[in-house]
Amino acid sequence: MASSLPGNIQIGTRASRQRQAVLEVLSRAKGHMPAVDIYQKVQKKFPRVSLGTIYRNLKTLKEAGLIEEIHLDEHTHYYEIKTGGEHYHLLCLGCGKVVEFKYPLEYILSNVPEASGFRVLNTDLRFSGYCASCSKNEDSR
Amino acid sequence: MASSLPGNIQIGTRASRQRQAVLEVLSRAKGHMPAVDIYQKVQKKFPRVSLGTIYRNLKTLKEAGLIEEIHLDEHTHYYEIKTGGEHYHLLCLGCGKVVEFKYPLEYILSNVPEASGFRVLNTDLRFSGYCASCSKNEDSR
DNA sequence: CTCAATGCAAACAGTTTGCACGACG
DNA sequence: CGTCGTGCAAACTGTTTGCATTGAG
Repeated sequence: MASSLPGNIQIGTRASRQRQAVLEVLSRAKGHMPAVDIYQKVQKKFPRVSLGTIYRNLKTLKEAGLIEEIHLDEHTHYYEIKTGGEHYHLLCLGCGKVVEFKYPLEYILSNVPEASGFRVLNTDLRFSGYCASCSKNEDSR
Repeated sequence: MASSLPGNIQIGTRASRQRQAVLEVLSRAKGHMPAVDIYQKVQKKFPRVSLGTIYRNLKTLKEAGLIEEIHLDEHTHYYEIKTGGEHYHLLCLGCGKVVEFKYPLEYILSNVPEASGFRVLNTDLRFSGYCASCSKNEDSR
């Protein structure tokens, strides 16, 4: 498929029901989801849908800039609806809970000399560790 | 950390040559490397070494806290020697160049209300975009 | 001598892709 | 109708694992 320029996406023109379903699942979830979860949700509506289709649509939607792909752990890709404001993730290694938070990183960027001249398009910040309750349990050993 | 640098590793009880080789390759590289690259380097010294061994050692070394696993792109795991000070990555989407930089993130952390009570062990910050020279080429479209 | 670590190959999970058919515009 | 998108299955990639063997301590 010839790569289309940003803005020249045909999401509006030929929107299959499956593609809409993927987008709907993601927007309902209002958080990150792995492809398999999306697959299972979409399957409820379209039992014959295939994982391949899910991946293809995720790719399309990602290229269209509608969704975002993040990697919280190293096995899986997670996807989420691209909201206006960027947010980052706080990941608990104990219970796997993921908390989202916002923070303006422009300041940091301007204080990183190595980044001068760099046109930054994407920012990824993640803290991982143990949440309050998991910390307690960890303490007891 | 109490562990010493390559040449005298103290992880479990046994330090195999292959394990030392992995560590040595990584410390020589003084940067991140994918497992396959490490594999190929180690292979020069131990032609019969297997990828499985590399992965097993990377896992062991990671658990021992000697090396770190980072994900710059979504396909591969990259590994690097854990230095004293944490650093982050500036990734050029054009030429693939990776620049490392340091920045104290404690301040940010203390300003993220969601993180209160959280015991943060690891921090990951990445900026991606186009470096100065790649930006120029991009401009011409 | 013992047991951790190895080599090898087969198994895995997540993701991608080729093909013929179906459906969107 | 012409394509784009789909379902299906098979291929691929990076990583893990079972098993018999080796070798460090």
